[in-house]
Amino acid sequence: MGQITIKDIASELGISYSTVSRALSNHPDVHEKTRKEVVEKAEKMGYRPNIFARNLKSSHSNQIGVIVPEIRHDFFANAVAGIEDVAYQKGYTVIVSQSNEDVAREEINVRSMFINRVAGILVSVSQTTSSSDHFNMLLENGVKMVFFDRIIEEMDVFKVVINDEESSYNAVKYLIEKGYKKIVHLAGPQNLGVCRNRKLGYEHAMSDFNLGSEIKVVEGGMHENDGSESVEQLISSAYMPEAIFAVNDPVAIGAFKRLREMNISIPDQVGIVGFSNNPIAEIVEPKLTTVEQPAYEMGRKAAELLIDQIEDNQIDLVNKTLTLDSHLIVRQST
Amino acid sequence: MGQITIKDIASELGISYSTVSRALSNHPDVHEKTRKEVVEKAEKMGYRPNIFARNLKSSHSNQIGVIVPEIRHDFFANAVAGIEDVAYQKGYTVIVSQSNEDVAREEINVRSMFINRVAGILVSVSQTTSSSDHFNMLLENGVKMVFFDRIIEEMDVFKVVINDEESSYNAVKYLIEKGYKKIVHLAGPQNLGVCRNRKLGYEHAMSDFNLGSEIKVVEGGMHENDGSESVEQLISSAYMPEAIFAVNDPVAIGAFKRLREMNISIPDQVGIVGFSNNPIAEIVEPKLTTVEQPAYEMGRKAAELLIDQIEDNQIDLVNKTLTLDSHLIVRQST
DNA sequence: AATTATTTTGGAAACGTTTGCAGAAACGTT
DNA sequence: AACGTTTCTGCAAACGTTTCCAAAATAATT
Repeated sequence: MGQITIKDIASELGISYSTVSRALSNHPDVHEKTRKEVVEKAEKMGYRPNIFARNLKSSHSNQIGVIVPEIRHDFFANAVAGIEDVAYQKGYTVIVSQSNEDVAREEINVRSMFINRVAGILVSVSQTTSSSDHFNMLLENGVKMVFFDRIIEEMDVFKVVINDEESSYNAVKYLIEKGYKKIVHLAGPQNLGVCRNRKLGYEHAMSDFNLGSEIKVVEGGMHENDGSESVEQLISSAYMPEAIFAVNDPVAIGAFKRLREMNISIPDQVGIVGFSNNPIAEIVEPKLTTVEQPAYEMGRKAAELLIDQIEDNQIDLVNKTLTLDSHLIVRQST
Repeated sequence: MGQITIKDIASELGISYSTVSRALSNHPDVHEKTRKEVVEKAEKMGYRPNIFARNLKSSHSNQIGVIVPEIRHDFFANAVAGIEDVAYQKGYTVIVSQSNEDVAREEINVRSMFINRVAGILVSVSQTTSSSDHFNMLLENGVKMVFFDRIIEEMDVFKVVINDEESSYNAVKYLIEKGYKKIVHLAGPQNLGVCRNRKLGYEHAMSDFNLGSEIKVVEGGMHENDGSESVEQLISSAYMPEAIFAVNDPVAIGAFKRLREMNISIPDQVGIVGFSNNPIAEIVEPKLTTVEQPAYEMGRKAAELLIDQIEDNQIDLVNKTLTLDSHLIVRQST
């Protein structure tokens, strides 16, 4: 016989299986003595509840889905770690999938989570996501949702973010106070909110410190080669910055490497600031000054918000948005 | 009314729900005409099968579990990508969890997958795994299993590996042919098979080329700081190697950085070879010579083997072990 | 001791599928 | 027209829980 069911325990003890069920789920109206007997017997018989039957009855699973652009990015890897820790501790299982920065893939993932009837999902959207139809479909079907870091601003769901604009502002302010004036910003795709905000922070800082005329933005992607290409482009247009503020660390590193290939010394000739504090920031020489993002903590908070929703706990959070602190880590590249 | 069931479709069409069920699962004995009608109506009504009921009936899920030490390691991230691609294409969902190189966590993960009744699991064991009890428990309960890369040799399950010994041998042979003689090996924990094998490859190559007397091994962990420390230790014992062959890329990079801090030039004074071809291998300057591991492909193959087992397909594979090719990528660090 | 209130238990239905078995319908064959 | 085949459909049971409702046992009150 394959598996031990609640009925086996019941007949073994000569009681009804409904009592066994109640005993095992700590229902209040079952005698303490019988409860003990049941629990003991269940233990002894190696009983393991059938999660499918339970799910079928309750019509939802205890799984939460996570959709991130690419798990190998250090930021997301850490966020997922935070999510998993909270989820496990609260009795949920996590299923992770990657969009690879591709909306089509993101839609497939959403769909797959839907048919697997996750209780809720945590999402950081892909670069190419413009429509939010697939997410709305989930919401309409009662699937709870929390966005973190890469959010869709228009959607009325809970969000966990850092203050990208403020962090950028502070990073640029630091550069200015250090004496840099010709500061260029290597921006990311402007359809991503985080990129827009980081650019805004840059622009505001420049304006506020009377460097509005020096504002210069090169828009590109978010990968290393994008950083290299942007620098390439700058130099070939005969523009030599004093400092570079990049939308993220990979782009900063791309710029970094291209400059080095040209024998431009960092930080003496050009200073560089990145964003995210990827491990690589400490590997390059000189080490990269960058903005630290509390990835693990964001994951934790997002998971907590999601589970609170799933369990119908009271959540009070103005604007449904939780903004975490982030700060600049000064190293040798500036 | 929450969700559309097979019965709704049936009553809508005035037929019995068993016919609907058969029509939707392409059972042969249902009239083509009715099948079409059912499928069409299901589509129109937005029917979505209840996976819990299905699982309950069939008593297994369509999920496969993956347990890796740390998903942020590039090797594992790529392997997981390969797994997901195959799984998705065959109609399975993947749930990933990390052991963080900790057996206790690994056991928890195994247990969690078990209670979630995955159809099978794919594992790369943690560094600290010595007992295989938790895996045996799964096997006894009919959960299929495939190991990849970090395997438990004694266990009689399918495995996907590269030939670590041969790859090491070739890497060391390359160093020797390049003229290096005093080649030291920074080895990993010897309870991991892959580490033992890489060390064996090193030793055999040294012996075969009459450098047996030059064999020198420093055993340490598999992280960057382990590489730094091993170099530290070597230098302070007044042993200056001509080349270093590291158990993996992080260790190689750790060594690399420590050497650079001491102003020892690479590759002129000391050559370095790593293992895995992590992206960082291309980021450091000079770029790192390393052994490429076909991570994505290993993931794919492992997933295929697992699904073949789950679906009871015939598998002929001598010794239950699939060994993939890997080769040396020569860059500037040697 | 009889009645009521309270605690504890059992019976049965329900969740949405799949599938063996039997019966109905359609089709040939004589 | 009656029969046997073959093709198709419906009924009912089963998967293992949870939970409502009623019944039984116990305790409290008169």
